[in-house]
Amino acid sequence: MATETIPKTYDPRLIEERWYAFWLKRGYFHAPVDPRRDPYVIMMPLPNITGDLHIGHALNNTLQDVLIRWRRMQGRNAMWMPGTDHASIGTHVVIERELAKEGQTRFDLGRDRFLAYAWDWKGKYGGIIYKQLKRMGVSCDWDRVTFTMDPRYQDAVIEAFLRLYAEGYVYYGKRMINWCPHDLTSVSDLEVEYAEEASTLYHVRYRGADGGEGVVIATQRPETILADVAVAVHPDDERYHELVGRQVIVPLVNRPVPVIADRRVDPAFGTGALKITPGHDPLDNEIGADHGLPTLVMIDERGRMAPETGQYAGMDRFEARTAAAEALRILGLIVREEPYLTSIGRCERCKTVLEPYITDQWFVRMKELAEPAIRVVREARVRFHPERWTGVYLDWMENIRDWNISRRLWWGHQIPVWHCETCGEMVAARERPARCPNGHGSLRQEEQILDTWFSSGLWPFATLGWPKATPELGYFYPGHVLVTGRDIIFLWVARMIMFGLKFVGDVPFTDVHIHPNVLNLEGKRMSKSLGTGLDPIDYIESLGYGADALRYALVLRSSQTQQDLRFGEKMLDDVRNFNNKIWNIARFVRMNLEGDTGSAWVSSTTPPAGAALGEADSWILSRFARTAREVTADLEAFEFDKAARALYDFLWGTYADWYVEFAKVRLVSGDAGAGRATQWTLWRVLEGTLRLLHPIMPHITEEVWHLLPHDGESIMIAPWPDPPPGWIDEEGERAVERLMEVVRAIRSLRADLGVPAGSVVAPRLRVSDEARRRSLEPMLPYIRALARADGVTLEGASGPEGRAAAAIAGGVEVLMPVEDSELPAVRRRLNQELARLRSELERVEGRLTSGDFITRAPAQVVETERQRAADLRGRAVALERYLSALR
RNA sequence: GGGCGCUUAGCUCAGAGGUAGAGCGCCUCUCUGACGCAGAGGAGGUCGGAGGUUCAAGUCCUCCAGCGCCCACCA
Repeated sequence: MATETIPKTYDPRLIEERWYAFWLKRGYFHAPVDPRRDPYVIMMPLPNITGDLHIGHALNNTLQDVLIRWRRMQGRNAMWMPGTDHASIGTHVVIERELAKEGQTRFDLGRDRFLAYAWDWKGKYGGIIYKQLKRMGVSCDWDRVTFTMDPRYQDAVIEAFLRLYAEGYVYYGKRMINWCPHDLTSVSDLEVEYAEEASTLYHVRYRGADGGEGVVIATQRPETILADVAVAVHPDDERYHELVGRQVIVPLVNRPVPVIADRRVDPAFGTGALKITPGHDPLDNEIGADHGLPTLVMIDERGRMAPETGQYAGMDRFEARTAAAEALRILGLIVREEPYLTSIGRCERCKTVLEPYITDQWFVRMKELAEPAIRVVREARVRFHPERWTGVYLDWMENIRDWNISRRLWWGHQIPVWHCETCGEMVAARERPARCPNGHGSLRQEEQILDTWFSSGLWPFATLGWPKATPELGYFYPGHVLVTGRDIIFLWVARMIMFGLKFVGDVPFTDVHIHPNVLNLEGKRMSKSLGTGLDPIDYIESLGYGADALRYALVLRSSQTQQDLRFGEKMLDDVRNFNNKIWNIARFVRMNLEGDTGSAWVSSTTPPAGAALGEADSWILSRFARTAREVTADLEAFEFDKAARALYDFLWGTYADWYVEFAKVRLVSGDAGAGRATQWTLWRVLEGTLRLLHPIMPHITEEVWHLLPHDGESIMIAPWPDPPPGWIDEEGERAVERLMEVVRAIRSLRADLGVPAGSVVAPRLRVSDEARRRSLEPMLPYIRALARADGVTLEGASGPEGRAAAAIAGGVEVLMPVEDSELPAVRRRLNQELARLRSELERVEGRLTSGDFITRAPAQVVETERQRAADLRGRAVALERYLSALR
């Protein structure tokens, strides 16, 4: 195939999907149980069935794919478990919104029909995200894809509940929880979104039952006054000593209630008197319980005022608030009203203001479960990256509270407990028991379902067949890395660790990588519907950047220091250009390999017979070896951005900008040995770099790899580069770096002198050091070509001064002959340079003459400073010499 | 009320004790046979502020400010 048939510009659209289909067909993604091989396991943070792939998923899954592809290339049996979460509340919200369009609620359908509807919906839309993930190029094991309501998974969830129940971790009872009056379910503390919101603080007088002045309380919820059962003050609050133990009259309902003393009241807040409403406030609920007060409930599950509230009955709680305030105002009981900022909790899903509400709920006792999960992190058997998340995890775990696991929803895992309709006794069982412990036969199953996170907490082992002792469980558990965002450390990560230890007796993974959240350039959450960003697929398909570009752009910016990653389309332009660079490097290499792509090259770490490696070849091999080491170390440390940057700099800044240019010189030199060595080195280094790049950009690397000589059928299963230590040659690297400095110096002088790019110059290179001069000699052809300096000459220290523009680079004096007309400009430049040198010299000498520096700084540092001073002095002397020669 | 993160070139970010970096953007030049989605050469920063430690501080410590996030039952 002739090179001309390969387009000059890389177009990802032509190749990405083709390669994905190829990998799938070859079965590379599937990791079978194979005890002879070392497994490497990642459990995908399961997306919700309701979700579209957003940019956060794109980053999350790219990072996992990078790890999986890298380890796979290292020879590990890499298994990445994909799946989706049934997401009870999320799915309810979506489906009920659909039903609402037809004027229906889930209650119109009833449980069975609703579930049928939901399954149907899941069948239609639940798989979209898989398609999108595939378009990203991810290499998860699709043969193992799991849904958290698959029959096998359901069994695991029920089993987990039954075990916890049997061991006394589960308890049931009326508790005050966060209730969503819209979704009609409880939500856990972690699912509450708090925000400061404007409210009004009403100061309300409660008159004394004895006709006295009573007390003034402060509240922002006057509608709950109807359910007040006491007024509390701090026991040490002298203002109210007299009142404690007496009675005051609750306004609106004219109910006498006691004034009690309790330390939990803050005397500094408001008036220092707190109305106690155990039915509608968590703190009041506690205080009420401790003081043996009754609990009155005046707001129902839909947030409406209860029938016993008289004129307020049926009102919405916010309407009632206004009405109650107005009534109090008319009664003259409002002493003061002030605007007030307060923290309001809303339902994470539907944004409704949550209501503290008392219902029958199921809880899991957490303290005991948390202990081992704290220990494994303390002992670094599970490590967080970046490390700072360790503290966040431990703080939460050490103050863990019982987990409300029940939800009054239908889509999910129904709690396997059976209530006796006759005596109320409960039985936990997988199947409906025939009789209750007291022998009654009429049992009904608990209606509530489990919190979604209860089931996803089992993900690392329920997906492997637990509770059965399957070969998968034995082989793939414990897994290795969990990659996720910080928002689900408590909701999910912590619970997986606790459940893994509890049910399988080992940690689910050894490393947790917490990556940044993706925001747009304005620092806002990226959301297509809010108009603050696009979906990954838009960037990939409609804008045509391709999956590789999106992956690389995200990886390049996912540093461990930042908590957020600001993403904009501009970043994709950068990577598109990089892709194009890779593409054209490959075109160049391939063109120069034509006719000599024998398989003898493939996989070799030594050049073919007859090839004579030159300075440039050794140099690039050395740089490549370093890059390979660095990339490997970066991936081991979860420093993905550094790996991406190292590859970008190496391939573009080193290989393309310099080595390719050196190679051109050697390829046309007519020296067969040099040509052959150059061909091999061009290929060897590019092929190796492609492999290093493959985990981040799988498609383009596969495509380009196939354009070059290669061993095997896919780069995906090629070995991870591990260059021989002998490739690293520090002295050789330094020699080429010096050459590069000379080239840059000549280019810079040319530009200063305004020499047209097309014309050739004849700089004199003066090198006093004999050995250095000899080492530079064979590299003159590179200088001729790279600096357009055909007339370049090399001379010893004794060369004449002459009228020249000059610079010192890499230990070489570069002298460019100039015309008389250019003298003023040259003089100006030399004087500028001299001034810079002198001021730097002054600084260095200042340091060297300070006694403290000499005596306290390490000898090595002092020595390098001395050398620097000598070097600067030498340069200054040389510049003065050039200047005087210009006169 | 506690805690965490960030603040470095116009923009997005690296750098974590010894001479301030990259990409994009900007300026100048280049139709050199891989690439103009390119090449070459430049300009541009007293590293948020104030103290301190040190021979030496973007880099370590303290305080402050701004931005962002998390936790907590302040009515």
